[in-house]
Amino acid sequence: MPELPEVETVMRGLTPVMLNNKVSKVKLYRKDLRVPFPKNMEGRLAKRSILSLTRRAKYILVNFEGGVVLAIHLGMSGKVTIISSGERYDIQKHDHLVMTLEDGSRIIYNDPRRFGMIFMFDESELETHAAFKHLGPEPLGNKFSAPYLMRALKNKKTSIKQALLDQRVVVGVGNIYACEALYQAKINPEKQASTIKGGKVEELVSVIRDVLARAIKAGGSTLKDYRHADGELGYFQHNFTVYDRKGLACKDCNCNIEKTGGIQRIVQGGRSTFYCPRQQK
DNA sequence: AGTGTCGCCTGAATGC
DNA sequence: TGCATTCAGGCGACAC
Repeated sequence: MPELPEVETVMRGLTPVMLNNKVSKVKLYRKDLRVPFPKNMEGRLAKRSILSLTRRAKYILVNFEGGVVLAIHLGMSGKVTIISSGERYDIQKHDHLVMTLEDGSRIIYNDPRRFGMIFMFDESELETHAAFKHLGPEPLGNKFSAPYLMRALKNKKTSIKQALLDQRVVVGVGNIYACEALYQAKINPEKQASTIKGGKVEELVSVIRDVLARAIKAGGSTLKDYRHADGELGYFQHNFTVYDRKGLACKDCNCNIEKTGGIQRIVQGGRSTFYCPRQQK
């Protein structure tokens, strides 16, 4: 399930292949994902150099000449595979789009659950487009600071866990990294968001940055291995401290898990939350 | 306006 | 064994 670090890793993996290249062909295997594919993608992208790849929240942005931007969201199960020029590739189940570049390399978008999105917009709409206008600050950027987060949480009646998943508060933090950050900051996920104050907010900002930056680093270090293996980008081994570890011991406890039950799983807003009640009060 | 719930979708895991 | 059910979750739509 791609969150910000995985999306960043896929974007970085695509960059050397796409940069300064051009699209020569786009083949679709269905008409839509969550939203319809852009009309006449091939015609609109062809003959335009790819100037850069960037990321906003969990969207990969491919920036073409002339302000044309292609946005790719991986949803829950989206995967991107790079096939080098001349390399054999047999189309797989759930491959929905194949983009061929002028140098003959191909980019495959595969997404079993089809929660992903691919759409186009003009660079002038980066702030105003429906997909972006409600987005909060980038967690690794300067706008995401303790004073900012304090203000954002001030009147929030909801839990801190659900507040962190709210893209208006901060983007890119999904279920896994919200759990991990709250564990690292020793904050109980059920605490009402507005009650987190002062030093705790500073700590939260710092651990969110730290958790994401470390995951990006882990992703970057695996990139070339994935390229060598099969061209698939962006999924790498994580070592989570609480996520999906119900009943196991947490790293900072030496409690008897027979008695304490170890890491707990609760449901908040229909999502699983994993936490240690002894570390996170 | 802020908050909570639902539906989208498929495959893996679980239940009977 | 095989069929049915449950669960996972990012995000938009919708209700209150």
